Amino acid sequence: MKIIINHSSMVPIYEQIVDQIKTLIRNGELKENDNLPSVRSLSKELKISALTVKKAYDNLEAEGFTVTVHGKGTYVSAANAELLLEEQKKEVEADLEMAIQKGRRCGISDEDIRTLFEMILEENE
Amino acid sequence: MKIIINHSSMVPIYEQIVDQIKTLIRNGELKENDNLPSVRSLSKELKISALTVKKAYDNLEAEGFTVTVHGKGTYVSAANAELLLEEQKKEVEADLEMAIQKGRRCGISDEDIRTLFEMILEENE
Amino acid sequence: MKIIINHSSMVPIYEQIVDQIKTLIRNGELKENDNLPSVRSLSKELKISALTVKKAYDNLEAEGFTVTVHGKGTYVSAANAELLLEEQKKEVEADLEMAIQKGRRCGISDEDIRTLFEMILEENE
Amino acid sequence: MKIIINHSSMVPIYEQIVDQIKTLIRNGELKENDNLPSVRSLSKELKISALTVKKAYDNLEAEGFTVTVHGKGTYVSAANAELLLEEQKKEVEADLEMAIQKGRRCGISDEDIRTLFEMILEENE
DNA sequence: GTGGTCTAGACCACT
DNA sequence: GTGGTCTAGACCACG
Repeated sequence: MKIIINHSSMVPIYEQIVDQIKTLIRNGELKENDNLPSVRSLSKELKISALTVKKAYDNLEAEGFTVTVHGKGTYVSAANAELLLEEQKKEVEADLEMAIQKGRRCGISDEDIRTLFEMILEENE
Repeated sequence: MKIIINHSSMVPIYEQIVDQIKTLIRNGELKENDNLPSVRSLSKELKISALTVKKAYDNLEAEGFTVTVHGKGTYVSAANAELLLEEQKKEVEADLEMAIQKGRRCGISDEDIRTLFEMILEENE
Repeated sequence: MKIIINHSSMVPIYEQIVDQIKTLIRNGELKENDNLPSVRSLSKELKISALTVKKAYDNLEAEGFTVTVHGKGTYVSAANAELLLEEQKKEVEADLEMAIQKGRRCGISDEDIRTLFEMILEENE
Repeated sequence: MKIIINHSSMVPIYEQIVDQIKTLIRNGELKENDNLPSVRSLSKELKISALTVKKAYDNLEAEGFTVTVHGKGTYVSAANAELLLEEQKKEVEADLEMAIQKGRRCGISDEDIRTLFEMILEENE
């Protein structure tokens, strides 16, 4: 599991985990019925609290991407890559829309917003 | 004062107030030496706690946009529109950057992110 | 009445009035049975709220320096200059002591505090 | 944390906390990366509202002396003793200046003020 | 457990 | 009337 945690990011750790596991599922690196590392082992590997990993797993299960079997572990359930991509796109879309609306509310022109966007995209390429 | 509060937003109420007052100042709807509504009156109007309004006003004062006189009220100080625009641009920039990073974390290609962005920009034009 | 109000001072306006009237009494510029300007006229002269002047007069009366006769005005009562000076000295003493203790609490040496003091005394001479 | 609250002081409780924590940092009793007591525990210890402690911590963070990590706690950031000393000196300077101005406003001669000052300094030596 | 926000109401100081 | 401070307790998000 190549999961990378950015502690200084504003994004909560558990969300970083959720996002990356979703992506692993979507990419086929995690397939149906594969089992995820145990809460404890992943928490040790990432040097974070076990509760944080558990929260990530809980979220994945709530969204239907994994199934947890008591005493056995957590398994990938539906690996509907298409669906996942669409869902993630929608989230990003929502975030972008919020940023754009904020800019407009502040009276920044669409052209300026686009320029900002392109700047950021190229900068961190 | 046409301030709109979104109670279900993740953005704290006091920050929503700060953002909107900054915009009012930048747009010239609030000019230098204008006085803001009193903490109590605005809290009644928005049906929120007076402390929440006060926190917003404290933030505005800390950033230098207003001056508060004990027993008299809160007044707009420097209406440095240029500076404010730059500051707000930085905020939008940060929001866009977070959205882009999220997209990348989910494995969405830069090209797809750009397409999403353009879609949203044109859609709500 | 040569009373000077400093609106930007941290000292409340009513206290500035109280201090200066006490000094006028102590200096003999206001003698026993002299009457002070009416609340309204002084408030107009100083361009401040009548309530603020009233608060100052109330304080003076509470401390026994003036007597207010309903419908007639406010009169200087005891003009015990000696007593007044002592009292005022005590106030200043208390303020100085607080400043010194604060400095010591912060670990500033007495020598440094003395230097600060002399600096200020000479600067604004 | 030996913080002493004076409830009858004119200085707000949160400011008393800020001052004393600054001094602890400057004295090296609180070092970089040390963590401050939690908002709740300190509020219990001092028998004051948690909000009041939080306001103090917010101020410390705004001035750059601490860093707060959501869900983890509040940590001492830069222990720039030099800077802090200068800042505290300025505060004492302001307090002394206010006392001196008060004395002058009352018509006390500079010589008398100096005498008072020296008296206090020697008295409590 | 931690901090972050918000409430409803109190008391005080200043104008 | 204004702002300034404080309380006691609530709910949420994060670890």
